[in-house]
Amino acid sequence: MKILFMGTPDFSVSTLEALVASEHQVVGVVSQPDRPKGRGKQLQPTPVKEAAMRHGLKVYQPIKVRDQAFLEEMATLDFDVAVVIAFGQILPKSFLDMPSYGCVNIHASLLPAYRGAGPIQKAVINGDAVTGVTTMMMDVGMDTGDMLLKEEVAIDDKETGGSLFVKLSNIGGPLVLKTLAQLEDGRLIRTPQNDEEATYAPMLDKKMGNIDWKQSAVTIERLIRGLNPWPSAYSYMDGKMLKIWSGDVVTMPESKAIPGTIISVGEDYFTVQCGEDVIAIRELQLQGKKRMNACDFLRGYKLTAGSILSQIPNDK
RNA sequence: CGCGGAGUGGAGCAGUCUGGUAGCUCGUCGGGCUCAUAACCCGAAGGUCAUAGGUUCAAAUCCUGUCUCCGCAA
Repeated sequence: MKILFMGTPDFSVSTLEALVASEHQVVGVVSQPDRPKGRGKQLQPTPVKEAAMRHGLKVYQPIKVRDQAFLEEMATLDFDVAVVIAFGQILPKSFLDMPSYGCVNIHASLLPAYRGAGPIQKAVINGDAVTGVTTMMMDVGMDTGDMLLKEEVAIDDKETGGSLFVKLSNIGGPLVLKTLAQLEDGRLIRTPQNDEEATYAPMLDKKMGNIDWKQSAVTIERLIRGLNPWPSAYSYMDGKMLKIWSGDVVTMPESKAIPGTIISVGEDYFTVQCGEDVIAIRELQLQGKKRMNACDFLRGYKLTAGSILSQIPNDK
């Protein structure tokens, strides 16, 4: 089939690679416009654009898909199906109706759970045992179209947003190839989503990572894992942002200090009081510094039990 | 030129404001103690203080350029 690929971040790349390597023909790639990124506000191409250019594919970067000029350009392009994965823009009906086989979306959750832009991390944060990838026929709603194929993935005890991201992105390619094959045969079964059961995973926001120490240690530890490596969980120590990269829950129901208080300092960890139980910090990063083990951190910074980690920077 | 932090033995830091013998907690190596130890005691090695220039009797420290790393912002 002739495929128009639409995607933007890293997550989309391995699927694009899988399509390029398949018997299908990728006739074009649509990605978000280059945006200023990083220090110095350099204009950076999207990961999908970079990958597309490596393969010599034609790249389109409309500011808005619904702009008439772009829609007209797409109308002249000959493609049978659009494969959309983490593209980042809502597609209007006039576009969805263009390809004869429609637009297939790959979503990183078991729909109808976690519709929206942040399904991977949300599954970790909620402590789910299983998540997965779903392919679906797109309609005008956000992740509301009929489901096609699903593949489940187990979430490990120490799963991070990053590790789950890798697992799911590797599934996307094979699953969409299977979906396309069945779509072409006409033997694909469309299953409508049950809107009653739908849950939502909003786009990740850095503020989500501001640890509320009044939460239970279990909840906080999941948050730390889910937001690792991006956008990361953090707190404040002596007015400086302190990112927490990993920690372990330590069951101490009798410990009832003020949440955020450093309870004890060991050789390669220190524990912080949570609303319920405590958490042993294992890996962290102070503002302006590199990510390091608690072990290294404690050699240079003399922590004392009783200091407090806070949700706001100027509160010591 | 978006804002800010940082580069000091193998690791993490102090010292820089107020120039004047390179320091701390670890690690490594050697020795000792011990039934024994990742514990304790004694000792040693290991640093052109990111880099290039400037000021000075004297620069890790003050001034200027460059490179690299990191946080914010986007």
